[in-house]
Amino acid sequence: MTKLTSVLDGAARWPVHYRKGRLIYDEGEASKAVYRLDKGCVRLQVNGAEGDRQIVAFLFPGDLFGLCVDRRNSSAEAVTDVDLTRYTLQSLLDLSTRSPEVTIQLMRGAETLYGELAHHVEQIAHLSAPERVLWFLHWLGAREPGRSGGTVRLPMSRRDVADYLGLTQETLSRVIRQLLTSGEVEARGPRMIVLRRPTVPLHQLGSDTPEAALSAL
Amino acid sequence: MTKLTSVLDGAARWPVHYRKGRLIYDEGEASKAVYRLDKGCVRLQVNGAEGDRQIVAFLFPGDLFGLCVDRRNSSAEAVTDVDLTRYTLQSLLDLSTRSPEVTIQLMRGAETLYGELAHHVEQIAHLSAPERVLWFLHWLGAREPGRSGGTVRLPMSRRDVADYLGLTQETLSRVIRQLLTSGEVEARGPRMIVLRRPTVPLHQLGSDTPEAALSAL
DNA sequence: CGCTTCTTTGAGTGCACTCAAATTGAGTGG
DNA sequence: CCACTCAATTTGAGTGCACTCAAAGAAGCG
Repeated sequence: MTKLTSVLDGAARWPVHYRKGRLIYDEGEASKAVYRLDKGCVRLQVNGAEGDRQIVAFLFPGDLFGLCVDRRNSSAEAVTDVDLTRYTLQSLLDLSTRSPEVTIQLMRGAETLYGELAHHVEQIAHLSAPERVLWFLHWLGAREPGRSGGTVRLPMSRRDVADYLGLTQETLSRVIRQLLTSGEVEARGPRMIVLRRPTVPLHQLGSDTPEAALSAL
Repeated sequence: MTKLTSVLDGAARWPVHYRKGRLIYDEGEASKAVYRLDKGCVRLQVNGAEGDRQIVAFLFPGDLFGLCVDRRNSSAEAVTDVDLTRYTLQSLLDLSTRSPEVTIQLMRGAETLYGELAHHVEQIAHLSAPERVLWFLHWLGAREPGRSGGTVRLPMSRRDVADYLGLTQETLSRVIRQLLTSGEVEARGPRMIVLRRPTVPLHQLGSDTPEAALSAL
């Protein structure tokens, strides 16, 4: 939160607010602004053909998004009520002529999203359903740690999680039940999950089986 | 292609060359340069845990890549012998203080890759194997049109295509055979394929329903 | 020409899917 | 506060697609 001041703050900006579920911008729109997420959770998504929706990113406080100069390549929607800082693209570009730091920050924002998405593709293409769910929970836990160790709060719906992991909601539901009954995770209400082991390094999730991960306790 | 990056040519740059199969940069390395592809084909990939490899992008002449300010979030390898122009990151950043155009071009480069990857995820998650292969062939045909209508040249191996589409090479091989016997595509040697109908505009493949897009072929 | 690498083909199986219905939860008004 | 409604989630049953394992065939390369 305190870190939310940046070199970008020399540009024209306003605080804006969106209610849960609202569209922040739509794919194909002209890009006129860049956003920083201050509070809440945002999803970036592409809406496919038959109403299939693929969520390509979940964003949390501190994240920069909407870094496009032409048209939006994805939609942004508020997962929860959100507070944003809206920077005009024009003023950011102007500001970039004053210091390379601005360009660096903009590139870093784009780079972070790209890196996450690249690994996201890798996970979807190569992991089984249970592995994907565990990977997601650990990623979320590392990203937004709960107060007590291993506790993960999920601000988004099951549908959102399924659309992020490339699973159907039915499969996701079954997998979560399986993880609960096998004791790999515990439930603290429908949107709070406790991981058996406090966050595991992400790279282990891809290589080890859930059993191997557990036996490493 | 010269117009796309002409504004960057005020930065320090050299022509460089890589042989087929060579590593241009590796995931995790410090980012010190940005590249423009002048000739040949490059793949961006992330290497998963158990030796799984996910190709996240195929690049063609005119494309800008390696736009990172910190560490490489993916590896880049030469699919064929390639000619590149290598820009030092530092000089590009310095140049960005002279004109917003530089920042715009850098952002546009990043934006293009992100947009393609976002749709790539969507395809992998929601299309069947035959649909993925047809989508890839049409994308490639639109990107690198052969001399005669509908002819697509594949500079990359079957293994590369499989790793791009999230399929095994066996499945890819079977699907291609199926498309050949059903007459949907024709072979002109192992690395040249003729599509039944001349290439469809890319936006139709992404935004329309698969039925609409595929039946339009 | 012999070697390695790439690609194709074969056989069989399991996982995640579709279709369908029950159940829970959230929001609204009496 | 409690029905009521509509959406979200869970559960059930059954099936097909893409996978793994295994081996033959084709193509590149010294």
